[in-house]
Amino acid sequence: PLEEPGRVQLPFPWMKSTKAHAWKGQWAGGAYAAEPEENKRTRTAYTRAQLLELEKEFLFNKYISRPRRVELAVMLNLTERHIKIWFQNRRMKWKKEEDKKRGCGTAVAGGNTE
Amino acid sequence: AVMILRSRFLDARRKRRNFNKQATEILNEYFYSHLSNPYPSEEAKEELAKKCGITVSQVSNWFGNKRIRYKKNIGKFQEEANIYAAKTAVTATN
DNA sequence: GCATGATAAATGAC
DNA sequence: GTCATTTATCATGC
Repeated sequence: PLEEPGRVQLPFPWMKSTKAHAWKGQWAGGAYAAEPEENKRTRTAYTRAQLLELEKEFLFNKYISRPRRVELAVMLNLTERHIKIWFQNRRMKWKKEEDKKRGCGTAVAGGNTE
Repeated sequence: AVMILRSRFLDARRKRRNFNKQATEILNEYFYSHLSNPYPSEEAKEELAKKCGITVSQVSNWFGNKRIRYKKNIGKFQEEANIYAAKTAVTATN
């Protein structure tokens, strides 16, 4: 008769950190051990100058070529990976903005007559 | 000359207003009744958005924030979890 | 003073 | 490549 009536919610898989760093003992019987400060995901803080150049480039090209990416990486003192990811995220943001602009004038959902 | 600092300064971006209590109720109800997998489908998000009077993006934001904050400190949400667990338990018995 | 919603790097599935 | 998501961080509410 030791079962909790209120029931502690089980540690479901999604509650685990996606990076193998945060949890150690997994969930064996409900107890878990948190690994301290192992490694936190680092978030690069782009400088204003870097963002300005990236935005400027994005105005020309939504997609950046490999050679240009190398060039930009050197100029801005960033890695190619940084720039690649920045453009990916920027395209997603751009798309969201476009969708928002579109949805205004034309027919909203409800879908027909088209 | 200092104005260019803070890229996010006068942007109309982070204008946040808290959701009304009813919307929060609905979102929490869904969250805690799907605690094993709190990832609403696109359709579910649209339905929640409609019921809450917010956008689908806002629903996504809410679940994203909720998941990360919940798992970062499960204990803090224990009380809240019990409240909503009891609430949904009523309908489950039928 | 933290709770909370929004934004933006970073990750991973596909 | 897209894209939903995770995560850190930001700005605000109260």
